Amino acid sequence: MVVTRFAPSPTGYLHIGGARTAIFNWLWARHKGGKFILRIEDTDAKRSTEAAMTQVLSDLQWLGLQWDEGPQIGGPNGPYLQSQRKDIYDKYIDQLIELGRAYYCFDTPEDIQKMREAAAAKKQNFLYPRPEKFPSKQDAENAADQGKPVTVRMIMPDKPAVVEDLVRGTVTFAPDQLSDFIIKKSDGMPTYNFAVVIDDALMKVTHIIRGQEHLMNTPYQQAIQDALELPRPTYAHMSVTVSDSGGKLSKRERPETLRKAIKSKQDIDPEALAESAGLTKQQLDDFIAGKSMPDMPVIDAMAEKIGVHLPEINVVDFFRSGYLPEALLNFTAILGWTPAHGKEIMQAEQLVESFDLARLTKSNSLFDRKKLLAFNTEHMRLVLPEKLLEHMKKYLEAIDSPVAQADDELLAHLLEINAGARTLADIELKCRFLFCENEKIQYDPKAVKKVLLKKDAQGLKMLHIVRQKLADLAKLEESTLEHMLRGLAEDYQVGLGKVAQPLRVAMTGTTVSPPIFESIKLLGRENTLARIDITIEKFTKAASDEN
RNA sequence: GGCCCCAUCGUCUAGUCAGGUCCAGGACACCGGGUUUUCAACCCGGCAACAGGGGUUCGAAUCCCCUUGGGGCUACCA
Repeated sequence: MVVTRFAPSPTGYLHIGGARTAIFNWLWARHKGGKFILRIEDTDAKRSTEAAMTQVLSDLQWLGLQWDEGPQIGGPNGPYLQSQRKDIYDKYIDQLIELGRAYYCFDTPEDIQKMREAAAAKKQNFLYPRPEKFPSKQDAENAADQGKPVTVRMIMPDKPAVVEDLVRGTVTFAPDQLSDFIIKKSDGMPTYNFAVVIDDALMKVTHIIRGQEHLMNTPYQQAIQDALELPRPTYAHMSVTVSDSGGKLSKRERPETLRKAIKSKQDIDPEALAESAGLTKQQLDDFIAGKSMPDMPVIDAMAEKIGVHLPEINVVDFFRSGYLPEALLNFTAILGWTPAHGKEIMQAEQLVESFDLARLTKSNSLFDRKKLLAFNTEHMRLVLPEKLLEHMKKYLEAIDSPVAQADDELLAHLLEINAGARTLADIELKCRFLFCENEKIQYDPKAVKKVLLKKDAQGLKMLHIVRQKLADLAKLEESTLEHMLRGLAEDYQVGLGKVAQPLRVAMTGTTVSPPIFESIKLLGRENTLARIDITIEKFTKAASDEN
């Protein structure tokens, strides 16, 4: 049976690169009818947090990547948090020492640093000087008593290491490139390279699909497998997803974009900005100077305050920008993989069905958010209405939108009349006007000028006429509204736009809304008339000034 | 610096392993046009690539070498 795993370290949000790794592993397991395991690599106590782990789990679930074994659901090979598996690792480390394949070391980080620098000065690769005679267990205990750091190093065999990789082919590493490496840290925890090997073996993982950045780790991991006579899984090192700003996608991109935006905008009140994000002025200054890095919610708050769009990096970022998980799943899966049939738009079942590890791309790829948008537009159409409603409700709640007041029936209707929208955010934005108090409409100056005031305030005049007709209309139905407005346009020998746009601005403050007849009906006669009156009153004087 | 990986339109890619069917196909973006009550969607059309140089071969995007470019790794992080 095929067994794959995704093994994130819970040091932050799940970002799109990690998600891609998870997706490929999940796809392969599902394609083969195998098992997908989730394991949390939290051996770095300094950086791992429980909150981050919870976030990662919910991000995976949002994407629809359900695991068969792992946190929350357990399984026969647990525990699934590495921090809870220390005894297991210790057993194997002791075994390696007994076998003479690993040995104790007592160097301080400073000692190592010096050796490294010396090697660099001689332009040599750093190889840890393996001692002639290995320290005994007694030596290790004595050293510990004296307060020396005790670590354990794995011996690297003195022969070329060969990695057979599904994506890269056969890759060979010369022995003088491979140094004895630490498998047990002085805090007693295993290093990543050690823990993965043990866990993958114990959890019977058959296929390791991970980023190319792990290719160099493989010879080390294979050395442990060989020494312990563990089976070698099949490796597939995928290409890396890079950012359009160059280099691999990084969490730093968001704060950096924000920093640049703050610097480039003149009209920002630093005091107000700091306050809106709950920072002191000093903290804000430090951030701008690049000296400190606030938490993500703080970054988000500031971005919203000054109105800049930060590039989405984390899975939650995409959620909060109104993307569908189906679209993100599809698009991410297609980054570095193309199905044999060549069709790009696929839903989960089709992805699973056509996924093939042998068709992974070798070269790195750039995450193109524009193409994601196109995929999202497509999936907005593809997703079942009930599913879309579910996504919308979740989204509205997450961004704390006034549109969340709508009941299911209304919301479903709003979704329907906005077919063709690119994101949930687009729909939310377009429908906000329905949930706004009449007096609190924000008028976009450009819209007002263009639609109402220009050409001798024709728009405003039309509004008077429309108001009268609307008030006289017996019943607000789409058909009667359409008849009325089209008739009006005909009477005055103008296009429908000349009638509809002023109305739209009066109702929404902008030139954008759902289809106009629907919009009027939804807003209702009373509110529509009220907004027309407010608009007329507000801009009549402006119109006379203008002309 | 050392080691490793990669190289087709602006971007993601098909084609490369089994050389001819490829003056290179698709998608996104972009540009032009159409439809239209706004935005979006939709329809039609267009632009656009085998990084460079050597080989091998009757024939190379495909095989080999070099150059250049990009990326990754070089931790008591994962």
